[in-house]
Amino acid sequence: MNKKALIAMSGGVDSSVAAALMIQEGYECIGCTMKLFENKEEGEARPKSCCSLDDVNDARRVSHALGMPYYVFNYKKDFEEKIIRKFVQSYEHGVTPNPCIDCNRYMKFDKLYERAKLLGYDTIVTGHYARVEFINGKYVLKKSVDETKDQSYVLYDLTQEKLKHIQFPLGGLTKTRVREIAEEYGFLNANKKDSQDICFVPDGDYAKVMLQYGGNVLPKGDFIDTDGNIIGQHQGISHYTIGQRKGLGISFPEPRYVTHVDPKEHTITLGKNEDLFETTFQVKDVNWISGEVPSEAFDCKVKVRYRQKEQTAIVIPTSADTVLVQYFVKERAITPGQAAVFYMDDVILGGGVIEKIT
RNA sequence: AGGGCUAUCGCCAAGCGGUAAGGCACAGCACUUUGACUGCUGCAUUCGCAAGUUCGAAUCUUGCUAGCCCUG
Repeated sequence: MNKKALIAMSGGVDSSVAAALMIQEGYECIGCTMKLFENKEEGEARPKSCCSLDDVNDARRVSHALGMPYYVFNYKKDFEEKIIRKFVQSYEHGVTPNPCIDCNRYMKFDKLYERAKLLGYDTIVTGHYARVEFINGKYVLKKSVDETKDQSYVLYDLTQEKLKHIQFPLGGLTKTRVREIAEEYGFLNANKKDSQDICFVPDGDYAKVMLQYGGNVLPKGDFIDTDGNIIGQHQGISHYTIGQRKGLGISFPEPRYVTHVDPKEHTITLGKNEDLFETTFQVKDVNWISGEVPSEAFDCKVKVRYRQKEQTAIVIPTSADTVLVQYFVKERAITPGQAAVFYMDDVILGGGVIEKIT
């Protein structure tokens, strides 16, 4: 019987090549794009993001070039409820969200997978740079071969059940090779710029997005120093994240960074770079990819920010879905709301949401 | 009212007669889940104002002006 796969396409090179590779593998494929939010700038080039009208057109043309059907599924409502609302609320509560992780969890590997199943497609494919392997009766999620493009960090929430139906054809390739393949196929997006930025936040103006989606106007407040002295005024806590330096509009003999966000008092604490380093923090909503909660503490590498390098730490399970992490060497800017992901060499053990620093 | 001190980019601050360091902030680019970090680039023909000495002054002199401190 024919193997069938649904390809989640963004309109970029990666998912296009992923589709091509699946077809090469002999899968019967359909391409699809999830419409996740209203494109305010239809027709306009959004070179830095995906999901614009142009991107949909790119995805459609690549699909047709590969001879596979292509559909656009509308998930605006779900996306707004599950992703954007949480994004807005996080910032309102002084927490820095990572919507891409939620989008993977709730949209691509949940809603979209359900749709695929209904259509009779049991495998879902994306252009993520990560690897799935089946070892000793278990699915294992690994980093991509191209370390510089590895996206396993945003996939820590996958489960055995989900991994069973997922394929990441690009996990073993370098970005350079992917572009070469795109060239070989003559894809029109072979040289398209990588997407980046949060897709629903054009120009990085997320204050505007927050208002658009029903967020409250947050009051301005005080910048305070580490001793509690008022040293200036800020624009509202949603404009800041731990470790931030730029955009503070305040000058000191040395650079100042956001070291604390207080959503109750609406204060932002500014300190020196060295004030950003911590060793211990709590993690909630932890997912263990193996499906088994470790019975005792263990050493591994922990990554607390998308582009930060993972560092050795001891991970202490405190319940079925919480954990205490202690770094051996202090880590910079551990930020509530961001993901803490646990690695053993190139295997992703799991991860969770950073809750608070203790 | 007398005495002293200081005036250099939005902020801090080098400079001490030889033709304006640096940091912060800001802007742009690169990188990027993050108006994050980080990196790169840019950012005072001009030193409170006026005049003088000098081949040459932000640097010396004089006079204004402003601020600070002390004494009454």
